[in-house]
Amino acid sequence: VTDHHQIGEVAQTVGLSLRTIRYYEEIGLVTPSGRSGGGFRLYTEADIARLGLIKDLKPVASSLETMGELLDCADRLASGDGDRGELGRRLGLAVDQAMQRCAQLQTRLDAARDALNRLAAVAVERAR
Amino acid sequence: VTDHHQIGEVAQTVGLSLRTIRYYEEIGLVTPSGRSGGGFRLYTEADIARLGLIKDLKPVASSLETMGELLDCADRLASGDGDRGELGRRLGLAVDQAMQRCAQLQTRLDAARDALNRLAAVAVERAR
DNA sequence: TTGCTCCTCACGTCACGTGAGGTGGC
DNA sequence: TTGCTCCTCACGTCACGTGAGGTGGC
Repeated sequence: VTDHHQIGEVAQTVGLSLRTIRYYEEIGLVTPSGRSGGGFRLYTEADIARLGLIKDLKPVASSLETMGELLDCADRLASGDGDRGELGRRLGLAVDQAMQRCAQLQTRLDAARDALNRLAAVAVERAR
Repeated sequence: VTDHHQIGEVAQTVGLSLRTIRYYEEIGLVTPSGRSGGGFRLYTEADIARLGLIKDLKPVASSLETMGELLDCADRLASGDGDRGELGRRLGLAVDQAMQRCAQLQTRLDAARDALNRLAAVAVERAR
C-alpha cells in the first residue's frame, strides 16, 4: 500500500489543478503529509479525502477562509481538541449557512435553465 | 410612464451592485439607453430586462465574454441583423454549452448537499 | 543521457469591492 | 442650504492561470 501520492496523481483523481492544490496549501487549507527527498509533495489518502471535501463544498462556500474555519471545526471535533458542545454548535451553524447557500444556488440554477429554454426557443423560432 | 430609471433603483430591482452594473457597461455588456443632464445613467425597461437576463445566466456562463457573444447572437436575431440560420445555429450552440454547465453545476450542488449532510451528522453525533 | 514530473518565484487575469474626491436635482 | 444619489478615477482583493528557469527519480 503506497499511501503517498504525488500531486499530479492527486490532481487527476480529485479533479483540481496543480496550481489550485498548491494554492490551498499556501493559504493553509491542505498541507501534504510529507515531502520526498527532492521536495516533491506526498499526499496520503486522508489528504486526498480532504481535498475532495473542499472541492465538493466549494460551490456553496462564501470564501476559502470560511471554508477553512468549517474544516477547522470538523478537525477539532474529530481529534477531540476543544469543547465538543461549542465545536458542534459552530460546525452546525456553518453547515446551516452553507445549506442556505445551496438553496440560493439551486434557485439561481433553475432561473438559468428557464432563461436558457427561452433563448433556445428564440433560436429555433427565428431559424424557421 | 417613467421609462428611465436611475442606477440605484435598477440595482435594487435586479439584485446587482452598482459597481457590477457599471462594470458590465465598461466591458460592453449593457449600456444604459440614456444619461441625464448631470451625467446620471438612465435605464429603460429593456435595459433592466437585459441586466436581469445576465444575472440569471451568470451562474452557468463560463465568462462574461462568452456571455456577451451569446447576447450578441440573440440581439442580432431579434433585430434581423445577419444570417438567421447562422445566428440561430450559433445561439443554439451557446445555449447547449450553457445547458451542459447547468448539468455540471447541478451535480456539484448535489455533491455539496451530501457533504454537508455528512458534516451535520458529525456535528450532532459528537455533541452527544 | 533522455523524458517526464515535480519545484519555486512571480507576474497576469477576471470580476468585481472599496474608498477618495467631486457634482446633480428635488 | 441640506441630504441623498449619482459621477469618475484608481487601487485592492480573491482564486487562481501561466510561463520562466531549475531539479529529481525511474
